[in-house]
Amino acid sequence: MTFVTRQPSLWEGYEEIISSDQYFETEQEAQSYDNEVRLAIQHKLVMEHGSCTKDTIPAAPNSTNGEGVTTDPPSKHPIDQSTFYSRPPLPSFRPSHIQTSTPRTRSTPHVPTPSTIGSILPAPRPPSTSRIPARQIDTPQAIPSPIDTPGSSTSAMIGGVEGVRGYGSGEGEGKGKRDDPSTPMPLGTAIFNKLKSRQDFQALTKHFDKFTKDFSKVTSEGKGEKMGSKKKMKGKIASVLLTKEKVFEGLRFCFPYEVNGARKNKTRWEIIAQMGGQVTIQPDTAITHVIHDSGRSASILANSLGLRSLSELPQGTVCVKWDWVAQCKLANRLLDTEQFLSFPKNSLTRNPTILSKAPSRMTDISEQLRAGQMKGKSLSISRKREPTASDSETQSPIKRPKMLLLPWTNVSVTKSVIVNVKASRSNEVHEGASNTNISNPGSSTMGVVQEIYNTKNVDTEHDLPSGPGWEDVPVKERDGLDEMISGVKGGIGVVPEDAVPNSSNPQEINTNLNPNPSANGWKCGQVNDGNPHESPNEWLAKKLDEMHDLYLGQTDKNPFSVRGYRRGIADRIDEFLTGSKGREYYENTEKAKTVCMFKDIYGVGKSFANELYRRGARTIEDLREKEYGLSKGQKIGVELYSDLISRIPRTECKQLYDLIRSSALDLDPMVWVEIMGSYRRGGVDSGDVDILITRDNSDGKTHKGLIKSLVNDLRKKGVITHEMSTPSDWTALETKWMGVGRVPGGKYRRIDILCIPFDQWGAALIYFTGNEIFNRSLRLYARKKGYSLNQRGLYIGVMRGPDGNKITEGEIVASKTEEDIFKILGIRWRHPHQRRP
DNA sequence: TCTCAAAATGAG
DNA sequence: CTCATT
DNA sequence: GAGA
Ligand SMILES: Cc1cn([C@H]2C[C@H](O)[C@@H](COP(=O)(O)OP(=O)(O)OP(=O)(O)O)O2)c(=O)[nH]c1=O
Ligand SMILES: [Mg+2]
Repeated sequence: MTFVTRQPSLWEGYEEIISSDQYFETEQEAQSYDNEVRLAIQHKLVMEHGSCTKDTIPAAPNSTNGEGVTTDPPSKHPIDQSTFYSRPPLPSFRPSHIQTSTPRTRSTPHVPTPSTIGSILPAPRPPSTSRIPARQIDTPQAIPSPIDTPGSSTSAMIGGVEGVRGYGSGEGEGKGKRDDPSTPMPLGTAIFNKLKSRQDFQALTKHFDKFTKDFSKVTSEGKGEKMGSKKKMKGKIASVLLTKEKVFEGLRFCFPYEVNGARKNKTRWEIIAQMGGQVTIQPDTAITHVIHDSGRSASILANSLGLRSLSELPQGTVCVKWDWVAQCKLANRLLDTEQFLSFPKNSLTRNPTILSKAPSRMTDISEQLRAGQMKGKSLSISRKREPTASDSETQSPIKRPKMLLLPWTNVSVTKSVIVNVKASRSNEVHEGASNTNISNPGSSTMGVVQEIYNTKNVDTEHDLPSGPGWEDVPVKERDGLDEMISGVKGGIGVVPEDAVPNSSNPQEINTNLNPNPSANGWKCGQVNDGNPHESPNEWLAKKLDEMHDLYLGQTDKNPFSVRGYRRGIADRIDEFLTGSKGREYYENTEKAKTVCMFKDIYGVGKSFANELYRRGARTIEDLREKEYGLSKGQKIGVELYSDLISRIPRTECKQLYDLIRSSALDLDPMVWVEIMGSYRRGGVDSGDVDILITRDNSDGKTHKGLIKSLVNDLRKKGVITHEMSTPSDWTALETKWMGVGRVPGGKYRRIDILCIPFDQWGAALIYFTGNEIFNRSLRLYARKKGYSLNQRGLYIGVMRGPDGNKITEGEIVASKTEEDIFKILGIRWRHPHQRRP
């Protein structure tokens, strides 16, 4: 006899799960997990260009917060997640607690019998080191060089050799003699030789040699066309070579010595070579460009080039940021370097002077001054201001204001700023009545077919505040879980240092989510300065947000090149204090704003946003009127821009959900349909509607093909209006549909529908519930334990290659229920509302 | 000084 | 493959 | 950019 379960009602029962001691991580685990959360957050923030967008561009007409997001409730502290993840063990905790407070623990979400788990996975914590072979076997450092004469070829001549165009005139840093690229003379050999002795430098040359060898091989092979299917990488390079113009033909790029430079720059070498440029790691008399992403002063740069000063470079040599190359590649033509100079000529704030340490400093400067006046551009030194004195890193009268602010510019400040940015997008709320637990599939002991939904989930909407004043809405009541958690917390004595004393809701304490902005000070305000006024910080935060834009707005590929995010912030504080009137600042901000706005278009990312700007687009209207080569989805994004940019009130999410669910149930009464994402986490509003669909397959039937009919039905009803991305296989068990729909007559809303095999319900719940940070944290945590977690399940034995490709599938150890997965990971199950670190 | 940073899908 | 997105 |  088989039980096919209808979608179980969400309701109480997670008390039981959470009550079991085994769901509580040890302190070590907690701390470890906490670390993952922090890492993920940091990483996310670095990468998240979008964090700036809402803050810097004017709110959309229908945006709920016209006054800018930074004034929104800063709902949490940087450490809030740590406090509920890093709770110490709970020795005093007894299930009896729950029993008394919540007597109805008997039934629900059936915790699956551990037997299955145990058989598959004997130890909850397998020794990852022994079971998982080393990954990343192919890091550059590990590649044995085929060439055993390090230093024999520190420069490579790749690509056609033409006359150097336009170089040798008064542009750029260099003042030295320029030679034909075919006969370059090494520069600065004395110091350079010193570098050569260093181990890592040898590694660099080694890999540079390998690179040159590989590449020349590729080019010759590539001419022959038809790559063997084996060498994809090389095939790609070759094909690019054949198709792309040689934008950099005749140019010669020098990559200054860097720590770990080989690994960092390998792909860059390849790119330049692909574009017809030459690459060298030793400056010589033929180089035309030095790739130098700002960060080090000119003197240090010179040093790493083995020069006493940059003026020794060939005349006209330009120090450019990598972004220039990236943009050239994107545009497939040479762009003006002016916006990409390593040492912007007009910067009032940087201190790019070729400085000090070199004895010939004065002459250097005057020389460069002259050179700069000749052409009036491309000079890296800040010659518009007093070059000698004020630009010293150590002392500068201009920087006095900065000193005042410096107490804020430490980690705490940046973090608090970051958190503010984050908090501004996170307006989920805790509901007192938490009935959003979704049961597990296959828990046939639940036998009873429960009524589709009890209304408690809906009831909570009444508690959901609708506007900015939501902090005034008292959370109605604490349920058993709240009581238990806060009790545990109090009993253990873990009171988060940022707990909000005046919070009326104990749950807030235990989650550290403080819905009351006035009670929620900035981290830096609390820790650093004892300055209770948050307005300066707020103001600073805004400014820094804008600058964060500017900083990340460029298409620098490597997301981890946070290079001096901190430093960057400090500098930019300085920048906007001292040089906010500067033309460059304005221009950059203007560009960043526009780019951010474009990036808000669905389907437009930072790459295309930059490209649009480059092509001259400045407003959304531009995109509507002229042709910019938008893709299908992007056109929808432009068309519905104002609707899609706004958030969806919870009630409307529910309406859409109900429409979708009823349509689905009409097609098959046994399907499970659940609304996920920020809604499940209790958000007051959502950016989109995330729907998860599956079906109990115990009777041999599945939801295969349902998505097609569902979409069709909904389209007929006028609920679904646009499709952006459709399943690769409509008949698969696992399908993802993304598009746009609306409550008929209402605004257009983004809708994601994910169908999944029944036995992946748990993993999919975790994935689709999020939030993003939570997922990444959990996945990182899993990875550190030797597992791999994805939307399908928790795996062990997954091996990945150097590029992150999966080499081994591994074996699945859990996927059916959330609890399975949390349990194996040794982490307690968390209520969706708690999954928003 | 080296290593790691989540993991996946779909469009083009 | 890159880009955008979840 | 933080930790081994
Ligand atoms: C964006 C993103 C989402 N997810 C998961 C977690 C999310 O909760 C879930 C749905 O994604 P989203 O709908 O993008 O995010 P959300 O629902 O949490 O928030 P909102 O819609 O209000 O903006 O997908 C990831 O795993 N990685 C990601 O990068
Ligand atoms: Mg969502």
